[in-house]
Amino acid sequence: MIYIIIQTKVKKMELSRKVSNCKSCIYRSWAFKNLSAEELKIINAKKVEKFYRKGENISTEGDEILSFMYLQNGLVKLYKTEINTKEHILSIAKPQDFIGLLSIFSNTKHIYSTTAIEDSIVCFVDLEIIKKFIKTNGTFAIDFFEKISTVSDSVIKTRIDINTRQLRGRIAYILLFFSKHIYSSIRFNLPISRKEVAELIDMSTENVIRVLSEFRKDNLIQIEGKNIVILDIKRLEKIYALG
Amino acid sequence: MIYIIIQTKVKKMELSRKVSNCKSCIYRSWAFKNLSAEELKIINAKKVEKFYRKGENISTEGDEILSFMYLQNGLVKLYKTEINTKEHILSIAKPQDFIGLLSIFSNTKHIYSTTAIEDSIVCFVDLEIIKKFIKTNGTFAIDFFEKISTVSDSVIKTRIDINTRQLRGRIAYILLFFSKHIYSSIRFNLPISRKEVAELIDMSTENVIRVLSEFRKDNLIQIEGKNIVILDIKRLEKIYALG
DNA sequence: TATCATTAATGATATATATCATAATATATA
DNA sequence: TATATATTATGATATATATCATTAATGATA
Repeated sequence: MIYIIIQTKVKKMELSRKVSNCKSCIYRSWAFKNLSAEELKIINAKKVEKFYRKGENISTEGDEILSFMYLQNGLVKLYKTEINTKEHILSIAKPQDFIGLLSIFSNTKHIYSTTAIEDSIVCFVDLEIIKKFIKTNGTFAIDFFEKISTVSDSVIKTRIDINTRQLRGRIAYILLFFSKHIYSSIRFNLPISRKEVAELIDMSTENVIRVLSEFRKDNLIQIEGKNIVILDIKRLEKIYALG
Repeated sequence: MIYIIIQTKVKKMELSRKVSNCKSCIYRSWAFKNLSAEELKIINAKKVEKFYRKGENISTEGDEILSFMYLQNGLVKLYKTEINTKEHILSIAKPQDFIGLLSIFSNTKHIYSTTAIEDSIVCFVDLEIIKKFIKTNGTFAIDFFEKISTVSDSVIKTRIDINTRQLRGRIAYILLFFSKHIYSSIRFNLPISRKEVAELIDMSTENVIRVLSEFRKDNLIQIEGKNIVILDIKRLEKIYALG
């Protein structure tokens, strides 16, 4: 029992160590490409990298906003807890994505929470440093602004795409989303539970399961627990397009 | 017949002339407060102000993005035309609001359309000039970024607020929105049709009318065509809070 | 391994909401 | 002013979706 816990910690530290020199990562990354070697050094010195096991909370609504969070590896969900303890997932960040929404630049506290849905490595860059570079490095400012301004808008587009469709269209969306956008494969392991799928596309858990079964019976997909294979992507795309 | 058209044009020009010197407006406005007198002069020289009559289209999906649009006066809706010619309204801009979403900084073409829902005056500032000032004026850059980054995020928050509620909660939302946020009065003239309300809060036109009638019968509001008076704001807020 | 808790799976039922139909107003247009 | 068109209004009906109930399967924990 204790042995397992220790082993987990060791694994955590090993992973953390493995990525601790992130020069290559940040340097290549689109968001920081206009920083000088000197500026990158400052960010490197102050940045913190953390490993999160699947299911671990990264940030919580109400927390002070101190960092720009950047996903090195894994998958992270951004969600809001409703009054009735229900959760509403806004988006799923994939590697190389900035985690969160733009309002980290105008708010002082997080209004959404983030949790790892797969083992993840998150890079925390001091927000004040980024603001400082926005002020002092014009080329970085404009490029960073252009890159970062897509984040919130793509969440809006997705919300509309989902809410203008009904159940079958929404399930088609989520299958295509993981297949094309996240895993680039027609065969993948759904990283979230049916309940979380429901929270992501605004429907009841039972109906998520029901429509998935329907798609299976209809030979659109193959399901074995979390493992999903898309059998007829053309027809799935048609279902999505029709709503 | 012809007479009326000419009269309209005259009124348009008069209004346009009246506001042509916008030094006071832009100068006081929160978005441009960190620009120097010199920089403001450049913006003033290049900016274009246009008057739009209620119902007139301002920009359309697919149009090239050339300007940062800023609402001087009136009300403007931001919407998307769905495949089935249905329209989906994202937000309503009020005076002093930036019209549009942040992706104007990353996209080359508009993905949403804008139309005046009340007689409006829109100020078009060349986007390249703003980008130039972001590059060259650090204080402006950071402040502008902080201010502007709220726009898209507040649309997201509103979308969630609406979609997690059912019909009565949504109608309560829209009544409180116009009363508190737009007109600061419990008595106001609804600037949009019931159909547009439906497009804004994701429900059918018939049900918008039905729930409004229900609220009237329940002595929550008073309706005479577009004219609405909120009689019991406390109870309306409770309906909104409960969903 | 046994026990418990969570997740997945379906069927039956209830409910919310959309759609259809029709009429009365109001608004725009000739 | 008359006529057409769009908006508002309400009832009846259909439909989509959620909720409730139950069981099976899976995973976690002792």
